[in-house]
Amino acid sequence: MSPDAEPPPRRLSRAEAKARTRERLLDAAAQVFARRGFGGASVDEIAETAGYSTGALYSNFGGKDELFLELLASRTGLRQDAAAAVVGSRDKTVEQVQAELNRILVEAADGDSDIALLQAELWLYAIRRPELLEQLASRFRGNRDVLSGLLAERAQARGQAEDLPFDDLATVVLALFQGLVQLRRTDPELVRPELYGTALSWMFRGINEASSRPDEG
Amino acid sequence: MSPDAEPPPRRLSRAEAKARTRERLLDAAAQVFARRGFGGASVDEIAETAGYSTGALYSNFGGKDELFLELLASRTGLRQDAAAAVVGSRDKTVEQVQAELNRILVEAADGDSDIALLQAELWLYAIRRPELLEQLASRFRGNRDVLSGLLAERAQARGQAEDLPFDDLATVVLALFQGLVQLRRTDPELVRPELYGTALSWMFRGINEASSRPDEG
DNA sequence: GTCTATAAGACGATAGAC
DNA sequence: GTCTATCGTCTTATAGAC
Repeated sequence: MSPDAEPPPRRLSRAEAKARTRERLLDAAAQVFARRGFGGASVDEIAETAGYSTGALYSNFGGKDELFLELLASRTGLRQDAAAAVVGSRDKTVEQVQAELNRILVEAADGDSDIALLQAELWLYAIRRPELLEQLASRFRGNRDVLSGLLAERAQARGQAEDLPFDDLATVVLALFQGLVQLRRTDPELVRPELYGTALSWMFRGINEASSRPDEG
Repeated sequence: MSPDAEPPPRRLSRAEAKARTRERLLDAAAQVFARRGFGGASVDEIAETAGYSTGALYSNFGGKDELFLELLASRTGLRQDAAAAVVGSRDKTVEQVQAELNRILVEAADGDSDIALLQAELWLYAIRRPELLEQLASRFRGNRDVLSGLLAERAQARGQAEDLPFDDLATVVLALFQGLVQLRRTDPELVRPELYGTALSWMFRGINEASSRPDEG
């Protein structure tokens, strides 16, 4: 072994340490923003929650706004892998897909991660800043497109009508999710755990009927 | 005319003047809270928007929280009269009802009153205060019950199945409204003006099919 | 890179004049 | 009842030690 052959460092490199700090600060920020709201959260509490001081926070982020911006960029997306696993899988029965969708909704509403609150905060934040609105809109359109594609694939694989308005369907699937999560977060009694899957099955049955027998009912 | 017979006062009585001030302050508060968010709004700006000073505001309300509480109490309800006019009227065709629902959704999303933002703020505010959560939940349940009753009446009047899960249907109708408003507020292109009525017609067709032919599809 | 200490300002709320 | 003036607190952001 030559003297200058270095073993892989056991301690984190400077870049790794900084990246870890950033990650911890972002996690803490998500927590505190969800708990207090954007206006009610203080950078002090965020830094303290992450285990750092405000100075460390300001050396990693431009400030409160930039911190929230990073969250907006990293936590408003559809988990494409998860969506594909749930909706895109061809060998899942309708009942299986329904059950998984219900589980996801209940987790989002009941889970203690308060993801629903953070999403609402991010939405309000972006809506009020014209320069961010298009970014959020683009992200939502992306979510819709991914889901729309998955629905089209699934319909094709199952030999169903291929000329359905998949974009509209995907939009409704996403909107209903958001609405039901907020209602269930307010009062679990309002939204039975099975309601999301049930409502979607009504809708898909209805649209299939509408496309095959447009003049009935 | 006896000397002490007073004509009806042309100027407002003290009670009336105070009530008018309260109303103006509440309207201004709704505006500013919607524009800035609860945390971002200052009582100074609210008072100034209403045309008063902060002293006047504090003589009419306990403070910022109490002001928001009054909004929560007065602006989270379903307009029952409007709901009855739209859904409850027996002589409206399905197409007419759809068109009116679409109009309401587009107004809520596109209107410059920013009612959607205020609703989101009120929801977040109540969710974070355990003592208010039950109040909001009760209000939502009331909305659902009213709508559920109207749907049941309408189904009966039209000779449709009377054993449908009207509570579930009403919940979905409300949730979908909320979700679509937020999506359309983000990007009007995501939600066509006709989508709400269309999606509901899919769903009602589907549930009628499901209740009359449970084992098909 | 992170910490401590602090500057500069905004905020909610109150007191007293009118 | 409303206004003006002000108090004390909490906030974001920065500067300099380590």
